[in-house]
Amino acid sequence: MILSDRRKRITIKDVAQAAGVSTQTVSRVMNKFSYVSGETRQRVETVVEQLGYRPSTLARSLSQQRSYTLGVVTFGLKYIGPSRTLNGVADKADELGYMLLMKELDNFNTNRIDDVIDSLLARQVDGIVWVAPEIGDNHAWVEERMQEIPVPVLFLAMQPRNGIHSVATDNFQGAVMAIQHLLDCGRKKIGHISGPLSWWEADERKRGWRETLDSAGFDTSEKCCAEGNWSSASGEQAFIQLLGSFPEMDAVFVANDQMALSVLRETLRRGINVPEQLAVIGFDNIPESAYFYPSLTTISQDLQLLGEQAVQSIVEMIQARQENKSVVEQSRFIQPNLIVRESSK
Amino acid sequence: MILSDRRKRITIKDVAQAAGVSTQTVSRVMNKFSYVSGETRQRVETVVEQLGYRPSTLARSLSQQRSYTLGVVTFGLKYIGPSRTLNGVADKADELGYMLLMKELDNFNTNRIDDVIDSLLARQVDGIVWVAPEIGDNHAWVEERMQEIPVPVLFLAMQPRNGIHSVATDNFQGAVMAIQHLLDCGRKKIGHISGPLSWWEADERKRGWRETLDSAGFDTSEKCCAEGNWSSASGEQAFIQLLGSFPEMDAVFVANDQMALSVLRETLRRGINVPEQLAVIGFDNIPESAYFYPSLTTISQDLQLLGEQAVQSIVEMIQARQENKSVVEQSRFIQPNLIVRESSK
DNA sequence: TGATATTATGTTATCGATAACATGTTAGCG
DNA sequence: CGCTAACATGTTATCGATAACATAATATCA
Repeated sequence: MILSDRRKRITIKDVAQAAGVSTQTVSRVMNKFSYVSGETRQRVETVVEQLGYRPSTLARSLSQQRSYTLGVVTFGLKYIGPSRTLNGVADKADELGYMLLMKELDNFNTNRIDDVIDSLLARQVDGIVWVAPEIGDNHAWVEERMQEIPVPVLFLAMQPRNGIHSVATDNFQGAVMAIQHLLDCGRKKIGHISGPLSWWEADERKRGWRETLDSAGFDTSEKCCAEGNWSSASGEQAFIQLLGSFPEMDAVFVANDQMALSVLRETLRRGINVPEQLAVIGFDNIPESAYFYPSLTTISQDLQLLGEQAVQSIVEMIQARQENKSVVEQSRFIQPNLIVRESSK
Repeated sequence: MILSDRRKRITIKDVAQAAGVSTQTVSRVMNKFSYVSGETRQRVETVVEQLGYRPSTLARSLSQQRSYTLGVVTFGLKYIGPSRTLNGVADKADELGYMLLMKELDNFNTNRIDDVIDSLLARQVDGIVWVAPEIGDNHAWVEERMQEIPVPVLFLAMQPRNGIHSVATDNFQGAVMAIQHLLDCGRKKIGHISGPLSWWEADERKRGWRETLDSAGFDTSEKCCAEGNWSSASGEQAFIQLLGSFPEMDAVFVANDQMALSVLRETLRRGINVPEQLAVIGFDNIPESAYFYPSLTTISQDLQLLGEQAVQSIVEMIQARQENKSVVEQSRFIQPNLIVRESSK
């Protein structure tokens, strides 16, 4: 039952009065706490039901100095990646009895970051999950500021750092798997269309491409790669550039599926046969990639799981701190998977 | 400056003591409120800066009975639509000085809805934005429960109802525009692949298709349409079915771009020439649709704007209620746009 | 020059809960 | 039968702020 009277909030006092007990007893009943006689409990519960009493979490948070709320800082929610992660975060938080207080960053600027953190702390969040990519030095503040933040913080998709908790997909390993697969298919001239290299994730994927090919003894010089910005539009441009600089290319590893979509379209337009003449492999495994023409081989990363693990971890950190235990900071990686489809057979 | 000591929170009392004034005066300084001498203000501000004092929004919310927080109920965050809307909500909320308290519904079940609303109210949200599609009768609770909810509620993508505020894309009109465009191109046998018809939005799109064709005197019988579930996989199946039941079809209106993607792939596989033999038009204008092969004509709906308007509206409602004015409930529609590309030239 | 505004600041009550402590009752045991 | 432990409940202080009211010192005006 929701509040029965929309004007006045029903408080613990109203219940106490109606049931003829003290507020403390009502509190005990609500929290299933020790030492309430069956009769009293019954009576209070009846009144609670009748009045439609719902305790104010807000007041409880103030009094307990604990809000059962997590701060979530996001960036780029309009893209599918961050929102799938957020979905994982939301589900797990729900499961563990936490709510989410959300703040979306519009762009990166360090002052603003302080404001965001402050506004979360002012609302007594028990912990903060940072669902925003590491771009350039936008995480530089972490090292200096972390000490001052009085609640646990967990970063997603951030380069591991000492003394900081983080969870990320193993982008490097994903790229290695992609290239290894292409090598296994007998490809020898493997190009790369990267994401914006100021992004840590893009850099890692490129590093996986480079190191794997290097150790296999194949070319990874400048002409073999081009840089996009994750968008399909940029993918088209990068591919055209690459066709010019590296025409003998027999496979291309594209840093995300959106850019790979444009690559496939351009092959269709030019009559390049995929996979015979050119194998194409993407990254992310967006649901649509199975329905590209031809269907796209790709590296699947489980962003939902990433979000879930983040919440799991931070809740553990919160509990540990509550019990005054210390938790060893750690960075965890989630392994991606290779999904083989038509574009690389 | 963030909290300088991670152990103890700095409160208004600490500041008052350090500055040698009462807490009330500190409060006045923090809220730029009347009647504080320049000297005192200066002194307090210095102390605030030194100690890194940040007022507890939580305590303020309790005392003012107002939290500057909006409850947001989402469903299907892992899909791009809801998350783009959420992005608009987040941006506008930020601009207007509100934070978001989020709750994701995992599935629809009425008990759970009460819980969700209660948990938001327990945290003193000033208003609630419902970012969840209307499916079947999952909004049936609205009519009976609305009266009991003590804060303004605004629904997105909900069928207009009396006495309820809502904002939605005009799906019907979007479909009309799509069909009108195909008619203008000289098409006469226009099929439809709908979304799941239990969804209000899917139903509206289908209605636009049916009514426009009916009044133009063309066929809209059962064999001319098939139902999908928004996924690319279902789009493929629906298209194959439609090719069987309506082989003379010269155009197809697909209820979203993901399903249209599969339709395009199937035309490539079967050597059906798009748009010469078959024109294809989608709905949503996801960023990738411009990079399909051929690029997809579609109806663009601005979900970001939808979210922004929702927040704008609800904040107005909150303010009106604060001033004890009443606001007339209204349902607003946002008009979509036709984007013509290769698939329908 | 006394009355009234205006400015400046402090005191007390309050928001809605829980924590810590206090007190009274009943039951079990030697 | 008296003493202690377990049970049951109430009282007071507290979380961190603001609202409402009170008071004191100036400034303004008739």
